[in-house]
Amino acid sequence: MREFIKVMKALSDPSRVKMVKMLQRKVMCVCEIQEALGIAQSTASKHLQILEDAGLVSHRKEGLWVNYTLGDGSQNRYAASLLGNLRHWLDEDPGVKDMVGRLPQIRREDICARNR
Amino acid sequence: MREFIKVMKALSDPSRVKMVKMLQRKVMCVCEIQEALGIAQSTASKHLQILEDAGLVSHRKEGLWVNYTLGDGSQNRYAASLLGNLRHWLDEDPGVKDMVGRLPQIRREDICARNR
DNA sequence: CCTCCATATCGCTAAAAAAGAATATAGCGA
DNA sequence: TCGCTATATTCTTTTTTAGCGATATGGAGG
Repeated sequence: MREFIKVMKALSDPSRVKMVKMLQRKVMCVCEIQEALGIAQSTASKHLQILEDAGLVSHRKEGLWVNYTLGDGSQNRYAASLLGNLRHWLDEDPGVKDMVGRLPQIRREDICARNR
Repeated sequence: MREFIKVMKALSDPSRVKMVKMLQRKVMCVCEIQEALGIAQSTASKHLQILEDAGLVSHRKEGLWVNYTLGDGSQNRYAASLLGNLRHWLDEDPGVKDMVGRLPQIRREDICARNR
């Protein structure tokens, strides 16, 4: 039950759902994700932990950056199923569509080491 | 997005998930559901509203009783999908198994108009 | 109509979750 | 090793959620 609840809770927040949707398009670092959603860095980091704890995403350190990718579903059967559903779900959602449209312009080189 | 979030939130609480699991077995009134979970009547009622608002269950007045059944998924595509998954999911969960085992002994005639 | 009963709603309290600012950490380059 | 940078963690505040008792509602039976 706990594993199921973890996945449901993780997907109960619009920002986290959008994170999943953007990671379907490309691997992203924290600052890119933060920029795409317009939220504080600490907030983005915390959301990502919740998603990772549910098995929905995973991370890999690459130098200074931490790249997040979609989870492979091997740790949590419910996460695996929902990740499958979310491949098509919400593609027509205005908020998601809008964000996906802005993704190409969000590049880490343009974001980090600036406005801080 | 809102419809999706509604379903995820509704299924983010163990009591509500158990409600779905018990309604897979039989149609139940509020007092039976309350008894099966060991929660207050007002709490049960509120949880049922949240589930209904997400399209996961529906109710039908039958005299004094209000009978709750599983939703048919016609109002919310995400609810429909999750209801399908939950037909097999969590059947082996100890808490769910235990509760399902007690279901046959929970009958409205034995519960209501007593201990109040 | 009056009463009773099952359920819904209201009011309140406590616990959990979300947000951002500030600080800590870890890895890179010089 | 020193400083810089991307990210994690901590702290605090605000919002949301879960729970229960008490009251309101609506239908049934007398």
